[in-house]
This record gives sequence, structure tokens and C-alpha cells, in this order.
Amino acid sequence: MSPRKSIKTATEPLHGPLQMSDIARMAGVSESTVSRALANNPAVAARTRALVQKIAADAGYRINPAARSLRSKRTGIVSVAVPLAHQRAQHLYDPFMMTMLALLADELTSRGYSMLLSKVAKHQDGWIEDLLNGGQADGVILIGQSFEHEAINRAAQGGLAIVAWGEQLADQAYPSVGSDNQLGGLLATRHLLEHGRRRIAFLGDERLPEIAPRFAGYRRALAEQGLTPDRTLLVRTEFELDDAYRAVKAMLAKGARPDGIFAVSDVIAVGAIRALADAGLRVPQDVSVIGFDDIALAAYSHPSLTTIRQDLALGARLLVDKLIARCANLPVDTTVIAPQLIVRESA
Amino acid sequence: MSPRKSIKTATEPLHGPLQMSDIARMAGVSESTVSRALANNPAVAARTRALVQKIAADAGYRINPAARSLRSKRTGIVSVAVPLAHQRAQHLYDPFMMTMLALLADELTSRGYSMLLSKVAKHQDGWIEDLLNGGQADGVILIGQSFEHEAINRAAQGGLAIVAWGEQLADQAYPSVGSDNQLGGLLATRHLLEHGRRRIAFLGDERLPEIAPRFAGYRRALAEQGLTPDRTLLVRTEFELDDAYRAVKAMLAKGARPDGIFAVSDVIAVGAIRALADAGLRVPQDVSVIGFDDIALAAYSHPSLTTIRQDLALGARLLVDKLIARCANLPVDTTVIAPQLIVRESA
DNA sequence: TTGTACGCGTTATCAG
DNA sequence: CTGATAACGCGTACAA
Repeated sequence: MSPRKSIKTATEPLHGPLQMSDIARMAGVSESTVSRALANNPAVAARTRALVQKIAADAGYRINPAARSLRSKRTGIVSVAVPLAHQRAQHLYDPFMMTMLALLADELTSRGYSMLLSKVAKHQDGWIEDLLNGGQADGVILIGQSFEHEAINRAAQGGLAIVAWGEQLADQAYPSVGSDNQLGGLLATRHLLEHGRRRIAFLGDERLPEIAPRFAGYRRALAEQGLTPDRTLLVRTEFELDDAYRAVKAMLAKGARPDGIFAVSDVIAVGAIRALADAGLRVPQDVSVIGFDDIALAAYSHPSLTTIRQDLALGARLLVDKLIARCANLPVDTTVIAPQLIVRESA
Repeated sequence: MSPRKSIKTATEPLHGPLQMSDIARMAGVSESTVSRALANNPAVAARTRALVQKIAADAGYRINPAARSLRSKRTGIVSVAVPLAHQRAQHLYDPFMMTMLALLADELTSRGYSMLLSKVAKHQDGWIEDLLNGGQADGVILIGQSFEHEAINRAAQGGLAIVAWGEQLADQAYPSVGSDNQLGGLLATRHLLEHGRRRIAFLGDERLPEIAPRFAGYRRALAEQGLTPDRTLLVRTEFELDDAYRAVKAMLAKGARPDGIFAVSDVIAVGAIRALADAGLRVPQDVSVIGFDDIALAAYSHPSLTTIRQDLALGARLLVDKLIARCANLPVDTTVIAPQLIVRESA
């Protein structure tokens, strides 16, 4: 290292990655000017700006983001996380999650942000702050609230830029984007009822923030017909094919005989249909099945799924909009998106 | 803000996030000692180390990663990217991709790394270097090589820590992990042949690095039976349900009548089965269909898919192992994983 | 419009 | 084993 130093000459760059001082020298201006020029600061003469930018580009120079964010307190990174408090296993590869992640990746990158992906299984103290990675991210997008509403609220009140996909909850200190889940549950159940179904099973965990209102919609639709939900037809299942499959098998084994099923996700619906098929029950002749989400698979499974569509593309766009606004300390409100009934073969 | 300042007292921390100097003061040691203690540097007395760590933890202190990486040149972030040169659309939510991403997220987080997710559609100069985000990431994991072998090689030779999931190619300057694709193609096609199928269609883009050897395996299996591939049964399709569905419909419309189909992914297989069903063809009675990957869906689609399983969990683990080794400038080799035939209903 | 000077919060070097 | 001190590479008041 010291021998290197002694050979050093004026023309020698010699440190691998170029830095601003190098560009400054090449352009014959000061570092500050380079900094401003690269930031497209109009305070720099247009000519100078263009010159510096060209030199930097030709030299393949890239700003050191660590140094930049150490100064500016901004990183250009958004942390996207999936809270899984209620999940046994990873379900990051749930098609719904994946679709949302892909859409978020699109939205974020198209606005110059990078996306840091985290899976949070253990929710120890400060897990949300951890997502910020101590400043390695400017803000946090949560996909689903799990049972962490309180923690999210606290983080938001602590000034953290955070936005969640999910249900609008009481006393929410953070903006959220989500479907009108009660309406979704209502539409789904009414559709089954309109097809003459009366013994309608509910598949999903009604304790979750997003699912509770779907369950409420389900009960309300039943009530409209003077029906009361049958406890044996309430089946708690995770958002996983295997789990739904087993749960429905178990329900049938206990002798329950639904003529309709409202599954709170398409994946659950597919698992249910498989279990029904194993039991020799035909869909929709013997049992009508309706899902939720309208993932890509829904149209291609057999039978194709009647489902409640969530507009995830819109959701992703809004989430990013709101997060960016929150990062800029602008006031941001919550949006509830109307879900839509999509009728296919299964119900 | 200024009114707050005026109330300032000696005990008041008042700069939001604590910093090392604060912990140093609380612990009655120097910043250097704090730094070392938090890094678990054994040069610090065990007692002191424990004390400092406890104080830091209790105070909720977290190291500023920007400052840390400005000094240490390490970020603890790995960039994971999906090159999509050959893709029209985003297919980040392809189940295969998603499974891989989820597994990588697990592997990385369990080793203390964060995962920066990028989708690369336009491969302009220096796109790989861009993934490093100018130092915001320590290394790059590529899922698939697309047509970018040369660019990847150049980046690797330039000293960038990079690892790819995919096929082992000639003159590879970077380590890769992937299935033995030719063997996979061979197993798949032989299975169809053993079931008496003779007019076997190939669904996929055989120009892609990972698909070419599957195609070679397909041809070899046919050759073993003295058969030559029928050009009308070679259907180029993207890794998307819709596209596969349309492509198979088009093939059938042209009058092609395969009795077997080797689809290079399960998603493609599902699309194909749908198109066959539309044409009144039964699977497997009229046409046997075999897929590739063994994604979660494979076991639950109807009919369930016979397929060639890729061990993605192992793959993800190896990718991360190798990347970490490369980051440490250790020599790293390429691994080829044996694929496995999984027999279900579709063939 | 441009340059000077300083500091962001850490880690590494070196001396004690 | 511990502490002082000097970078790391950039952004930004402030001065010119």
C-alpha cells in the first residue's frame, strides 16, 4: 500500500471505482459542481451540466450510494415485507403475494426505487424498524397487516413512512390500500345463494384483519335470506393449497355436506376442489365453489374459478404513490377498492 | 423545532436515532470499543463486549448501515435479478420464479443478508453493474441467463461477485447452479415413449440456454427409438399460461395431432392441457402431457401433472453458498443437479 | 454560476 | 485490551 502510494502520479486513477473528484478533474470543475450537475441541479449552467454528465457517463462513473445516503439520508430503496405472524410456513410463493410483489417491483423500479424484500416470521420488538434496515430503506410497504396493527401504528406514529395493503382498521395511523372485503364476501355469498345454495361453507381464517370483513359479508348475505351460518361449515385454513385440501377433507370426513363453498382465496378454492373431487363430489354440480383474488391460475384451473377479483395493479400503484407521498411528509389517506364478481365455471 | 432545541438539557439525546458516540458515553468506553464490541470482535474483553452489547440493545441502538458500508465496503445486501431479454412481459410472478425467489429470500435472510429484487427488461450496457447499485449490494444472483452469457462473463471477469441459476455454458467465468437439463429432457421424453407415444410435441423456446439441452434430450430420446422430431410439433412458447394456451390452440388449428406433449415448464403444461380440453382431447387418454419444474401447483391441477422435478431448495442454498464464497474471493465451482421424474396422472 | 470547507456515522490503523 | 485519529465519498451552507 505504501509502495503503491510512492509510485502515484498525477494521471493515475488507480482506485478501482472512479469517484467524483476524478470526474471533477476530467471536467475541469470542482466536485461540488459535479455533484450538482449529476443531480441535474439547474443552478449549474446547462452547458456545464451537460458536459459533466457526458463525461461521467462515458467514464462509467456511478455515484457511491453509501456516501450519498450518509449525507442525504435518502436511499432510494423501499422495503417490502410480508408479515407472517399467523403462518406456520413461508408462503411467499403464494400466487397472490407473488403477483403483488411483481407489480410492486414494477411500480417501484419505474420510479427509480429499488425494492428490498423481506419476510418477517418472528415479530420481535422493533421488527418494523428493522425493515428500514436502520436507514437502508426510505420506507416500508407491508403486504397484509397480519395481527400487527398495533405495532404498525406505533411505528407510523414514530414517524416511519409506512403503508400497508390490507383492511382499513380503526384508529389507523398509517395509510392503507385494500379491497372492500365485506362487499367481496357479500358478493360471493349472494352469488352462491342466487344459485340455490344454502349450506355454504366458509374457508379461511376469519380472525385475520382482511378476512374478518369477508366473513361478515358472508354472514350478512346469509342473514338476508334468513339463514344462520352453520358452525360445522366454518373451516379455518391457511392460505395454502395443502392446508386447504386437508381441511376440506377433514370437514367432509366429519360428515359435513356443503352445497356451496366460499373460499377466501383462489388457492384455497383449488385445494378445496381437489378435496371435493377426491370425495367424488362434482363442481359445480354437487358443490358450487367461489374463490377470491382472481389470480392468473383462476381462469385455467379445472373447472375454471368463479371468483371475486381484487385489482392488484391499481393497488400496487396506489401503495407506491402513497408511500412516496409519505416519504415527502405529505398527508396521505386510505383507499378502499371495489372488488368485482367474475363468473366462470365453478359457481 | 427551534423551540424544542431551546429546552435542550444535558440528559437529552434528542437526535432521533442514537449513534455510536451515545452508546460509548453510556458504556463509558470509546467509540472504537463500541464498534468492536458490536462486531463481536474478540479483541475486546468478553465482559466489556457483553456490557456494550446489552446497553446498545436496551437503548434500541442500530448501526447506521450507510456509514458502515461507506467505511467497510460491505452492505449485507444481495441483489437478485431476473433477466428477461426474451420476454415480452413481466413474468416475475411465474410460479417457478416465485418459488425460487422465496427460497432465496429464506436462505439470504437466515444468513443475515437482505435481498434487493430487480427485474431487468432492457439490457443496456452495464445492466449487471447497475444491479450492484453502485455498491449498494455485495453481489448478484441471476435467475436464468437469458441471452446474456457474454455480458455476465464480462462482469464476472471484471471482478463482480455473480452467480447464476441456469445451464452450465462453455467458458463460463462465473459459477452456476442448475439442473441437468438434457437429462431432464431425456427422462421426460423417454417416459412418454414408454407409454407408447410417438408423435411428441415440444413446447418451449429451444433457443434459451436452459431449454436447448432439454430439447437435445428430447431429440436424443426420440433418436433412441429411431424417430425424428416433427417440425410441426415444435411449438415455441413463453413461460406463460396464456401464451402456451394460444400456441397449442394454434398448433391444433393447423391440424397437428400430437399424442404426447413435453412442456418445458409446468405452467406451460397447464396451458396446454386447457387448450387440449377445449379441443375435446382428454389427458392422458388422448394426449399424454409431461411438465417440468414440479411447482406446487403440479400436484393439484387437473389432471395432476407428471413432471420433471427440479430441486430448487437445494439450488437456492447452493446459489447463496457460492455467492458468499465469491464475495470472500474464494474459488467457486459450478454445480449441476440431477432432475427427477415424478409420475402423476397426466402422463 | 461556481468553489471552499465541513460533516454525515462508522471502521481501520496505529500507538499506548 | 483500549483509545485517539484519520479516512470513506458525497452534499450543501456559505462565500466569492
